[in-house]
Amino acid sequence: MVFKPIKPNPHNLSFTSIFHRCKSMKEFKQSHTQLIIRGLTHPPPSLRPVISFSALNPSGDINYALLLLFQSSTPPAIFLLNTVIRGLARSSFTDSLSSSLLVFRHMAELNLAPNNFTFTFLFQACSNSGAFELGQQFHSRVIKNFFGMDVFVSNSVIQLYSVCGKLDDARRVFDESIKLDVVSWNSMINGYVKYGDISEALNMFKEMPERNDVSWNSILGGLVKYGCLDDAYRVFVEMPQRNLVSWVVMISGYAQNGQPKEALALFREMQSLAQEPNSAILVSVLSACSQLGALDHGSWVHSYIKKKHMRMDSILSTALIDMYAKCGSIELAMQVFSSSREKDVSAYTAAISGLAMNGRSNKALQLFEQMKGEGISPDSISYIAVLCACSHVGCVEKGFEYFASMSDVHGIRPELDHYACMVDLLGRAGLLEQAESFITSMPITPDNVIWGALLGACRVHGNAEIGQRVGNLLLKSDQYHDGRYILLSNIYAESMKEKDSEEVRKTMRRRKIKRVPGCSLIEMNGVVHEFSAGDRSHEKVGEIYLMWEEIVKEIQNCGYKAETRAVVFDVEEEEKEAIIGYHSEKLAVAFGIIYTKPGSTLRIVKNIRICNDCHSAIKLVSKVFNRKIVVRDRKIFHHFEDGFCSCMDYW
DNA sequence: TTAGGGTTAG
Repeated sequence: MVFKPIKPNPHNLSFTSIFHRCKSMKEFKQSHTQLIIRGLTHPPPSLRPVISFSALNPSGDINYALLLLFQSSTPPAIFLLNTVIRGLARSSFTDSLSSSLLVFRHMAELNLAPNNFTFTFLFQACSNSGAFELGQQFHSRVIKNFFGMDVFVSNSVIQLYSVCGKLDDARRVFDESIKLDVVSWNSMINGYVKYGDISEALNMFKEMPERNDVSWNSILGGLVKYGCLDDAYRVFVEMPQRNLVSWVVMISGYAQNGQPKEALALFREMQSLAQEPNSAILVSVLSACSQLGALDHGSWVHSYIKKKHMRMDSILSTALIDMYAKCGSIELAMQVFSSSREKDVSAYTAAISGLAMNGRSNKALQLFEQMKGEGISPDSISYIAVLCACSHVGCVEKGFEYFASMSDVHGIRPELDHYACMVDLLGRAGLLEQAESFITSMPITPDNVIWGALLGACRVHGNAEIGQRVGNLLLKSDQYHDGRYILLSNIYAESMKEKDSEEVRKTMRRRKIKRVPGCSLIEMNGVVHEFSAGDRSHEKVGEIYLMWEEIVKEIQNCGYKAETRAVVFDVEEEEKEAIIGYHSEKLAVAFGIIYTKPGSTLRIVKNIRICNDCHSAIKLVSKVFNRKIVVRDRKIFHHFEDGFCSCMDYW
């Protein structure tokens, strides 16, 4: 190992200033080593900046700070001990609270009395670990020592009690405080927002003597959290000034509430105001791109990150992996995954589910094993991803092994979503009776999603008997869900029970249930084009329809025959063909074939699942026109190439 | 010194 020598010191710089010049932990450790080599072990003035940097800097190392603190030959000052507790409180290190307690006890061993700073940081450490009772003990010490007079201390107590959901306790401290400031008010408001009392939060917001950016952002965050996006936007517009956090809250609010187009529009507005986005904003923009399947926008964000040399933390790389995977570019997703240095359980999960939804479930299962091999424990979400992968490749036995290992090996209790994956696994494999008895023997009450998974499987395997039982159950318990009616009606239609099929449609009409119209998106040169079935609103409508008719002629020569069983039974055969013949994905394919270079890949995003007819038509289009066509439906990707689909006709 | 923001599944 070669150490960089400390440069000659023409200006007689102290060691302290040498440490100040270091830019990274590596440089720090090198300079520190030099000190030890020169026999100048731990002179207190130079120890201080190393510990502070290691404890507080985002690229520091809190464990190194602890090591230096406890190995110090000269007793550290109270300031330094406080700094380390402060660093521990803000770190995400799992043992940070117990380490804070060690430092606190070390203080007593050194006969140093804790001060108001010490307690502020200790309360912060308790807040971050949700350690309400420990915090209460410190609170009694604070009251005895009159540290509660300090507004920083009382604010950190209010913060602790509100994040733990003890709003009455927090309010008591707030009401009894001699001095309140804007931070005290904000902590109370955040507590109310966090635990769902938005009206009390709004009351306090109105009563506040002064408001800064944080108070506005808290209210904005509260409205977004409870899905009141329109109210939130009104606040966003009215705010006296918006900072970066306001933009993050609003853009992420749209992205998380299924309004990705609004998220992108707001991001464009932000750019037009020459505001530089930070990593949190880009994460939300990437999530919006994922939802829209907007690869062009998403890759632009990726190049922006590279151009600005932004730090690739695990959240940002997870968002990138997810974006590429959900835009059907699984190769690029895996490139980001391989090159990212910080691979945590979320990055793995994004990659695993990305592989599974892109028809590479065996790879997904391998990656899950690799993750465990790296010593990263799977969490509840990664189990959903791996169970889905099992389901796509029909690995029933393996799926049950994983399901058992959740609680046996990792102590994770399976939730409804995991049971739904298991029902899907059995159902897809055609084991419908087993799936039904699995549901009835579940230790928790099955919900509509679980019965829905079984109904979907009955459709795939054409089982009208179980389908009828489950479908009628769902039509009672999930009356407003359009998909249940359509599935059941199609199950009947496909097993030639035309009367029953029509009866379901009638019930649907009687109950005034509107069917969510299918639509397909295709992005071209940064513009998203949207089509619905039989849509005539696109400006190039004439060309598009002509092209599809041409395409049909071509693929008919290769054996294409329109499949019309699963459509409304009260229309004539010809009309059925007309309805199904211009499904939104077909129009998007025709548009793509006209306006893209021969041989280039078409990427289409659909809001509902693809139907049998479109699936077989697009398979042939990929062969006849020599195009890769990627269709993302509600659940998975279909990579069509040379007459085949990555889903192996199983979806 | 104390308060507000981001990802993965279904």
